[in-house]
Amino acid sequence: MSKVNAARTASSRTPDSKTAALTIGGLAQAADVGVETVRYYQRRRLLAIPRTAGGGVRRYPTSVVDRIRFIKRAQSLGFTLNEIRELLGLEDGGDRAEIRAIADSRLASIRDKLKDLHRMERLLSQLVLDCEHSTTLTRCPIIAALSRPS
Amino acid sequence: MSKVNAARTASSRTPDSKTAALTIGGLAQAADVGVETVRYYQRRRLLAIPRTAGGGVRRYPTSVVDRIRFIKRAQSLGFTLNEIRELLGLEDGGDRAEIRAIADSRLASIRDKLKDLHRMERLLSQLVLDCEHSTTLTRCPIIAALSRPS
DNA sequence: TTAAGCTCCGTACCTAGGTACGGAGTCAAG
DNA sequence: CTTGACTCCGTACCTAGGTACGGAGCTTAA
Repeated sequence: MSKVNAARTASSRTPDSKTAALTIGGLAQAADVGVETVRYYQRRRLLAIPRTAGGGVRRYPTSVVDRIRFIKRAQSLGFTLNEIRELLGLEDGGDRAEIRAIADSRLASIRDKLKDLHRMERLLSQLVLDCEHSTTLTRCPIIAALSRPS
Repeated sequence: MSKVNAARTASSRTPDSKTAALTIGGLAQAADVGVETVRYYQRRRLLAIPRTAGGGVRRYPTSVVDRIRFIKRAQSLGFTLNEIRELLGLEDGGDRAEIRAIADSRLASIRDKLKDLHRMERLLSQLVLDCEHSTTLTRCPIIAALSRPS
């Protein structure tokens, strides 16, 4: 229930720390994802797994919150987690050409998918129109179209 | 190797039969899908599993080839296997309204996806342009955009 | 100090649409 | 009658992006 507590606890534990260290629960809450998602990103190597400092519980700097938000924004633009891992690797390297190459390739696949969907939309909307204006004496044009060879 | 033989064998076994019965291999080859795909469609209840006629090997009427082609054409219009199973159930029932409802809902989700992709395309292509025309003195605009809150 | 609530970690499960594998049975030709 | 190809069936595996579970250990407030 109290992930809030976990987060508060973590920062109150080192109130003087510049980068207040979060537990995984606090991190997840701050970044608005589930704990399991954080672990998943760790497995996918988008996030590092910090070493434990003596105790058995790992602590995360607040900068990781921004990193997760970066991931989420990139996802909303359609980047895959693999692409995002690459982007994160280049983030501060400043290799514009490579960053642009990833974005270009993403753009290309978005445009491919747009073409596909436009074609489907055109075909299917026509079939629905045909069906609406057809008599019940003939076969349903949608079924007929799907039954016709190629 | 010789799925061709399997198909030939199956039809030569009953050369006088109206609906030459195919083995699963012959069926798969005629419909241009893998044997495993046929079994998968059976598990998903898009295809019936015929009862064995005495022996241990099941035989399929050639009409199943058309049914698989129907499935493939519907898939190419973006229908899911669940939707296709519904369409197949309605295929000869002639319930136009229900068929149209499935096609309409499919059309709606295509249009939703088109909107998403258009938005992504617009944003991402602008970012790539910005990146191309930016100086190396500033941060890469693509990374900057992903790093900016919301 | 004890109970609640986390964390850690591995593993299984989910959707969608298949692909791959392996042992046992069957079938047709030589 | 044997050999080779195929079928049958269950099960595991794959991509993508997570979600869910469960036992054991840690942490913290009362």
